[in-house]
Amino acid sequence: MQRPARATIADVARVAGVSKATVSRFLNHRDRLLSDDIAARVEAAVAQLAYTPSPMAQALSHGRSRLIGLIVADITNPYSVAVLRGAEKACQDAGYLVMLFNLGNDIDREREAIDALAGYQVDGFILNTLGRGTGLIDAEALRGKPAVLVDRRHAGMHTDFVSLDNAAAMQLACGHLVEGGHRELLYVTEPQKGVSSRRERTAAFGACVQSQGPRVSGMVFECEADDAAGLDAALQGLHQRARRARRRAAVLAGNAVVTLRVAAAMARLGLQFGSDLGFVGFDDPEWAPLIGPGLSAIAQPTEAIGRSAATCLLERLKGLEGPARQLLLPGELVVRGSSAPAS
Amino acid sequence: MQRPARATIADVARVAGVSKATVSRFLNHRDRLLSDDIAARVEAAVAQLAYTPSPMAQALSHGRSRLIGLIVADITNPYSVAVLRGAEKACQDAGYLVMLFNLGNDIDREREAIDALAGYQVDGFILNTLGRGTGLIDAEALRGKPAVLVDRRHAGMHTDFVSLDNAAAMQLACGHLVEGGHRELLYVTEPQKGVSSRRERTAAFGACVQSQGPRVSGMVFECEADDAAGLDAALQGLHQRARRARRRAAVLAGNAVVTLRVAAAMARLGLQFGSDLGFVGFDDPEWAPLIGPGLSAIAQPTEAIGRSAATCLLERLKGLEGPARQLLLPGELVVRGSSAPAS
DNA sequence: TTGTATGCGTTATCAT
DNA sequence: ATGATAACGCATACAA
Repeated sequence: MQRPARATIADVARVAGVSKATVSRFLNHRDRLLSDDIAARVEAAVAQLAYTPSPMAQALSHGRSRLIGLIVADITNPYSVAVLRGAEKACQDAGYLVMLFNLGNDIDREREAIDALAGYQVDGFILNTLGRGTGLIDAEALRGKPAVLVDRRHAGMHTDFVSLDNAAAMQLACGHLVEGGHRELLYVTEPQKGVSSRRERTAAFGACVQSQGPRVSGMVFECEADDAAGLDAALQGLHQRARRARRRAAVLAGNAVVTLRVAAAMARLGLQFGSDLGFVGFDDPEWAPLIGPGLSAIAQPTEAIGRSAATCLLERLKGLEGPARQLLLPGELVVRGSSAPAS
Repeated sequence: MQRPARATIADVARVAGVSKATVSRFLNHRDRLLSDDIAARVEAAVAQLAYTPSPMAQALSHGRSRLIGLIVADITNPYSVAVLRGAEKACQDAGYLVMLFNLGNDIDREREAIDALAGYQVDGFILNTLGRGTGLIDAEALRGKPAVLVDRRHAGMHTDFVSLDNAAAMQLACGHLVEGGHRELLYVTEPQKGVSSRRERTAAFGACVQSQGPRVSGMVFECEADDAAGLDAALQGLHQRARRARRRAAVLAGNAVVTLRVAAAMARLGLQFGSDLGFVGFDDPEWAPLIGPGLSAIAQPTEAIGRSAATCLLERLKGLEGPARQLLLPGELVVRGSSAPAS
């Protein structure tokens, strides 16, 4: 009744009439130390039994699991999924498997996630988490395994880091809006808390407005998830202020979640993107072209970010030493109706 | 320099002054077979060393890994992500960890995925794949491990199956549209190929139209990803036919991907949801309220589907025998502007 | 009730 | 160049 258990190295050895050690050598050091006839016999036996090494046993013995632990703050976030996709592909191509742990936005589970993954002897970590909360991830927790941070830096951790070039991207967005005649800018972001990417973008927004001199004015609104009224008021205020001053106004959204909230608020207020209020949002979700006249966006190279993160990690696994690296990838401005120049 | 490797059972045994077997017993059969003083000593040692068993070693020795393999056809699909979320939560609550394998829509990698996961001794599988292509998943491939299918059945596999109640959901949608005065119905689906859920929905659509008698007419359009022109023609035709016959027409979309394509086509044609063409789509993505007057939708209980799938599997892992079960969960109709009754 | 010995499937260190 | 053999960390028959 029981399916024949998968062949082990011992089975192969028996069939080939050699020792386990020889089989192991054939598998791992195929190049050196091998007589032709024996190699052929082992190869035949492997093929005949459809033998595949047990990664678990290899991990136990050799210490390496060929597993990469990927921790995501919130799998619901399409950004995270896109990054995951890129990372997974790169890992698979390199013969690694990705173990995913989703925090479900419960920041206090970071430590739990690390421990669970470390238990399975993952060779390294890709982290897209907040780096805050009870179980702060420190170098200790990683048990010496290499890690790479994505999108969000962690206080006091100097590991490799991959992310969008937030400053340049913000400049792209602001420059485009100002060129299009927008003079009142409102940047809407999720509460910054300690999240590095949010802080960087907000700071970059300030710098951009500053650099435009007095002709452009900018404000920042931190938008709590449950504060629809506050967002409505902010947008309404922006719109009326601009009308009184006979200036064009525009909204910048810090990510796709905020874009969604802004779009909902615009609908509630009966305002039109493009004509009433200009708009550019970070992230370029698939539905962006379908809202109103189409939402202009800063598209992140998410796939490349994921791939780069994985590559960084794989290099470290190959023994690359040296100081922590920073990879800042450029965003791309996608212009649609919401930021059309003066009508 | 090397971090002190994590404590092993041998370390605990030494500190507690007992044998490894005793420690193991304390951990696994805490209830029976234990003298109080020894139990206390072991407990203290475990705490002192912050000992955690190595899941890998446990898997190798005991045969169980407390790992669940989750294979997804396309992680980009929000439906899959939502299911994943529910399943992951249920698994984690039960002390299992989920290993994710994303096929990236490459159906020929099903077998590869199973093998990779099986290599890590996963205790069971949750499958959200097509069940077609080169490496068809059969009972053999699973190596006797239990599995549960989500959303899509596989030909010739009688395992537990969890999904939306497609027939009932389609009835809900059609009934609502007909009640609202729509008489010309067009169902747009991705090419059915062998995908069971697509076939079921298409069949259910036919049955619904049939049951309405001659007053309602229905058509099906299979929408290839690259055939924007074909979709445009279908929608245009539907609209004009209805106008000539002075009847209201409506579109049903088979899933969120199709909804996106239909929305893009509507924009290209300059048609308005609600006034020009009614609309109800399967799946209720977060952006549905923001397109035009809001898109009506059949919301799937995705989280519950994932949770149920995990629960089914966990029950099998606990030894539940018996024939394959089917869990059909009801969808919920969310009415928005796109299906508003006659204006 | 507790300790001893063995096996799980590999890799690596020794001999040969 | 190849073959024994000892780890790796744990669970479990079996012996005491």
